[in-house]
Amino acid sequence: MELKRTADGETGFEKVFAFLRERLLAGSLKPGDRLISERELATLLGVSRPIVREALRALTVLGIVEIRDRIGTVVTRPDVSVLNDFFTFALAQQADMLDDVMQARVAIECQAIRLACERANIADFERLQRALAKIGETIDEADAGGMADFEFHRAIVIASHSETLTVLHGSLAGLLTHSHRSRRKLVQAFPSMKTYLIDDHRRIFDAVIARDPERADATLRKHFAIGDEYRRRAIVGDIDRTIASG
Amino acid sequence: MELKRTADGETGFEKVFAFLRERLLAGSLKPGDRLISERELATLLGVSRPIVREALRALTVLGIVEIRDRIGTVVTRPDVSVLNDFFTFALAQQADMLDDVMQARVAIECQAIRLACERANIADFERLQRALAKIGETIDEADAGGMADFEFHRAIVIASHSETLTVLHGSLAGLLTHSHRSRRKLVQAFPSMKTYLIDDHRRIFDAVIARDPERADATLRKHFAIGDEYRRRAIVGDIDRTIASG
DNA sequence: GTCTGATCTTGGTCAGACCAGTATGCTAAC
DNA sequence: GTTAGCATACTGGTCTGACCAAGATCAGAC
Repeated sequence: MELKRTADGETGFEKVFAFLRERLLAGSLKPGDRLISERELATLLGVSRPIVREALRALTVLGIVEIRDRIGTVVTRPDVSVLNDFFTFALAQQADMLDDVMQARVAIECQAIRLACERANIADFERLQRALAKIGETIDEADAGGMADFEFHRAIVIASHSETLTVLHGSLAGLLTHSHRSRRKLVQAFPSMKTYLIDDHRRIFDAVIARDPERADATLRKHFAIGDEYRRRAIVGDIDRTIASG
Repeated sequence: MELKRTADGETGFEKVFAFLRERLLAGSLKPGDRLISERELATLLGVSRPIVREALRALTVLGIVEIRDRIGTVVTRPDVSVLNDFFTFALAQQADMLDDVMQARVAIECQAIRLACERANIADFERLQRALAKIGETIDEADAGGMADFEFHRAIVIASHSETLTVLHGSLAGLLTHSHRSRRKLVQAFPSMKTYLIDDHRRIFDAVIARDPERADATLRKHFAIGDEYRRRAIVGDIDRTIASG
């Protein structure tokens, strides 16, 4: 029928995507709403169904929309998985990004702990306490220990009651899980790290309980710094001597 | 020919996506590589071309791949725009997220300024200085002033030499541009804010020059806090009185 | 009033086709 | 031998019309 591009050089896909984007941003399409069928959308915008599907698929990977087989397409609440996907790919292609991601994680967590000091409620405190206890219990186990560590830090972020921080932390931390595990392997190799892990988390917990943002931030930051230092020395291979002399 | 799903209930799209994901994560597909043509991919995986296009489109919006008209599909370096898209949609559907996003931005920037104190080079200092000068020059203009403000903060993040932080900050700040602008409108309405804006940025700049992470972080954090306070008072509507009495 | 089955609708997919430029290589002119 | 030109194969961008399987719906049977 017509040319493949509209007058202004817009591609068919862009046309559909822009159409949906508009409604989504304007708010006329809200989470839970069901879109009109692919066929209707196609005839409405004067494009073919495969093109419509491309656009819907694009929104799907962005976590904006969910295509349900034989049901229809519905608008969803934005989901974290997008960020996970992105960082996963990004990390795979730039291995040197790992340290960078860690920096971002520290950023998020230090901000979160400040907010947590202001906003944490009883439930948050309890979650933190449970996580702290678990760190002590699993100090000798690599996997469970790493999990407990992760849970503690996650509990901090949750206590910030900031969804954006939680989402970001979730994506970033997901990439660093093996980092946690490798840290735990260090523990098994060098039992001297046990006190560092337990005491540090305890101090962080105390600062949050005291609702002291400055102290909490500083303590957490130091915690990360020491962890870095441990890993660095482990790489050099003289961790035992260094600790013994410290 | 066959059923629409493979034996394990995998959809055609997932099949193609998984295929490409594998190569991308494994590293056999690196940035700059050109994929085989859509037709070849289709016959190779036993699916139709529209399905292949869905998968490629999905990778496109994830910023992993770029489809070039009449050229082919090439692997690109992961791009920020994904995060931008995501946050834009996410924000649109959860307006209350704005404050949340601001918290995340503060997090990123405070971490960035710490790194900047360690890593900034002459070029970074010069960029900061230029931005600082521009803030002074454009103090009376709403749009240009907001831009200058943004440039200064961006210069801080760039000076951190952390791509991840830069990427995240870019996405978050993009959502907050109108926040900058509205702040500038406050300036026009209440000239008493001029000194706050100029002096604060100057102090931040000085701390970075001095390579003092703690001071830089604290100063920047205070800067944001004061900005928040201004906005809050502006909403209440008694900003003049408050400032006059302070 | 409830249950049941035919029918409509929806997403998932395919096959084959056309268009408009790009890339390439071969031919013909210099 | 070199190079300008052009035919051709290839690429993405798109359309059409079709089929399948299963959820949704509603009329009709009980």
